[in-house]
Amino acid sequence: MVTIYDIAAKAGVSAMTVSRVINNTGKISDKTRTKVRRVMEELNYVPNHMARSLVLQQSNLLFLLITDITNPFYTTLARGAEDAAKKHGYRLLFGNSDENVEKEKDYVDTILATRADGVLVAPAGDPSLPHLETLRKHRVPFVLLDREVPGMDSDVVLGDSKEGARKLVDHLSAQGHRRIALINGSPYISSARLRLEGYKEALKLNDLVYDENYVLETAFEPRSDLSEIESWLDRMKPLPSAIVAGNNVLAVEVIRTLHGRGIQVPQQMSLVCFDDLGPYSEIDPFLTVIAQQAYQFGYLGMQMLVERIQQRGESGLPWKKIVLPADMIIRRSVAAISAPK
Amino acid sequence: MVTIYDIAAKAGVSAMTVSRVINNTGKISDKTRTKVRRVMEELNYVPNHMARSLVLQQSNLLFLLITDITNPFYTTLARGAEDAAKKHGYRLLFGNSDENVEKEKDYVDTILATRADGVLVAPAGDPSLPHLETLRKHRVPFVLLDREVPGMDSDVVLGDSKEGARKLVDHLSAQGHRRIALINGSPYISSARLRLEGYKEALKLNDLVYDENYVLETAFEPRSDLSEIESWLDRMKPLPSAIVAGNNVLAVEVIRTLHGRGIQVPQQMSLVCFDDLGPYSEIDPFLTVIAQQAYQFGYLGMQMLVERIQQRGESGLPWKKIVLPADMIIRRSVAAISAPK
DNA sequence: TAAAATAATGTTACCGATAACCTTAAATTA
DNA sequence: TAATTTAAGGTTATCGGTAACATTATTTTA
Repeated sequence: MVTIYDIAAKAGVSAMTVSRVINNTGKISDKTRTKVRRVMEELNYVPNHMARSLVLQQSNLLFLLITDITNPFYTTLARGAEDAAKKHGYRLLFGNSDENVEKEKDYVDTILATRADGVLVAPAGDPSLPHLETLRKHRVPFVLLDREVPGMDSDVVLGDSKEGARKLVDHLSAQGHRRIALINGSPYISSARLRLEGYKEALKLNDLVYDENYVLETAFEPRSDLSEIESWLDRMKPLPSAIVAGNNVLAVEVIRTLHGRGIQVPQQMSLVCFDDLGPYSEIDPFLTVIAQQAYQFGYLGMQMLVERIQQRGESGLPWKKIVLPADMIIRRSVAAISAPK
Repeated sequence: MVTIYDIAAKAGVSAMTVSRVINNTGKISDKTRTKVRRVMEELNYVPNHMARSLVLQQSNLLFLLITDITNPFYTTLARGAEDAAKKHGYRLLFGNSDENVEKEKDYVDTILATRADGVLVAPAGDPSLPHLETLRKHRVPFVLLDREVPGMDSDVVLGDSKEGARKLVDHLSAQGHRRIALINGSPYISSARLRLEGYKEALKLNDLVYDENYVLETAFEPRSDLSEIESWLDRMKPLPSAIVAGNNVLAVEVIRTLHGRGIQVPQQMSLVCFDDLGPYSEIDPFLTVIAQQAYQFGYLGMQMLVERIQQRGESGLPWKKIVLPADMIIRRSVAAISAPK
């Protein structure tokens, strides 16, 4: 590998002069600058970030930790984070925790060892607390995305989950639905908790009764085994006329399960959910959803992170919380019920 | 930040002894080992990868460069690459070039500066050649995914694009279609070229005539402006009865455009494409596709990369080419045509 | 019992860059 | 013209690790 010493020797100057040319610091004569530049080109010099980071004590590297790389919500979020990072001159690396607290821990270790300047984290859930405490202890700035973790104050970008759930239930109720079920993520995930709360509140406001058999709390990520959903469907007697899914993945799996039983959406079962399906909802604008502004989660989160990093030391800055609105897109997955049963 | 020197001082040993404990090298008495370990825990020591990489001249970091992070083909591929990297003890970072040769160049620079041990690249296209030459010149091992680049020999994982195109056309022909159009990626992308070739060959074998007005060569990635597709549709007189799309993104955009004109798939227009739509094709198993084994692209590519890295020096190893089969999944986006016109 | 081997640890130099300080010659200023 | 500045560049130490080569005790072997 070519180093600044090779350049220095060939150009007949000191390594420091080469460093000055590279970073445009100090005073350098045009003649020297040109000569050094020429030699750099000639030898295909590429600076060594690691050596640089070691002295500077900062890596110019940021990390984005998401929980499901195959979910369009997170990939769109990633695009937003990427764009914002690039705008501020940072490099961005991605990690994928798979909703798995263990994998998340591995990534946190990697992040610390890499001496990343900051992290954007969509935490796996409340059990992520120790990882966040580790980051805090090592003074790595971070911003939480999509989910809060009780016991840890920080900057955070959230969606308005409670309001979103209310809107979905209100919409179903307005279409005449009286038996509305909820399939949701784990209660150890803040957004799932809020969605459950919103669901309950909206039921009450619409004079519908809450029945815990109508609620399934499971995992937000894709599963190979649908039996949990199957037995939930078996448990509900009578079957609901509509289902609210806590995210897009759950909605898809509900559809798979229903299709397996020959139940059509929306003819025999209405379905709504959180998060859109990415560009593919364009093929067939079918699912009625709360379309969270995924790109903004990433973009705004990254902006907050960069601010934090650049104000390091001035610790006074209070934590910021951004709550993005829950906008409903009405499509065709809800049938109107004429005669209330 | 806590360093091995802090540990060494507190444990009353030398830094080298701490290093030995961390890496499990050399001979260390149990007593010393235990003491050092305890101090490390106490001080929350985290090793500094950068310092380590600097001496060792290897970073244990691999890179995956994809062209469209919102495309399920690539995110699934990423999962495969991630799993294989983890299996071999490497850390993996992702980059997203957006089918953009400029961005790709930026990433290549970052990769070199980061001193990554190797790279998995889905190149933007033939114009990526100089970037690959740069990697080669700096002796960074790489494996190409999904696309070859003329003029650059290397390990590569491809799909059988020609065969896939043939299968799609054969299927359409068998359903009675005589006017089959093709919307494809740029001719500067090897897979697009092969898909065009397969399309032409299959036309000939099925006694169909090739009409260049029926072929649109555009970009594989999502676009905001559909006018190019619009004017292509205008240009085709009469309209084809079926369209082959070079990838999933193009298929989606064709559907959007057709819907804008009130043309239904498959009633008024049949449509098939390369690459599945991820989990969301489960909602509505609609599109007939060549479902490439995305996960395998990433997994096998990563295996080849790791082999290359570990055999560094033994340059004799010939380049390997893996061609994954093109399996067709027949669904409902093709209508049978009874009376040939 | 002296010589050789081994276990356990320490010293020094270096990876590639940069900050902080130092030197020299030319240009300003008084 | 002598005293200061300034421009242009060099020297040295350091970031946090590790390889390679000492250095000691302590065993083992002849």
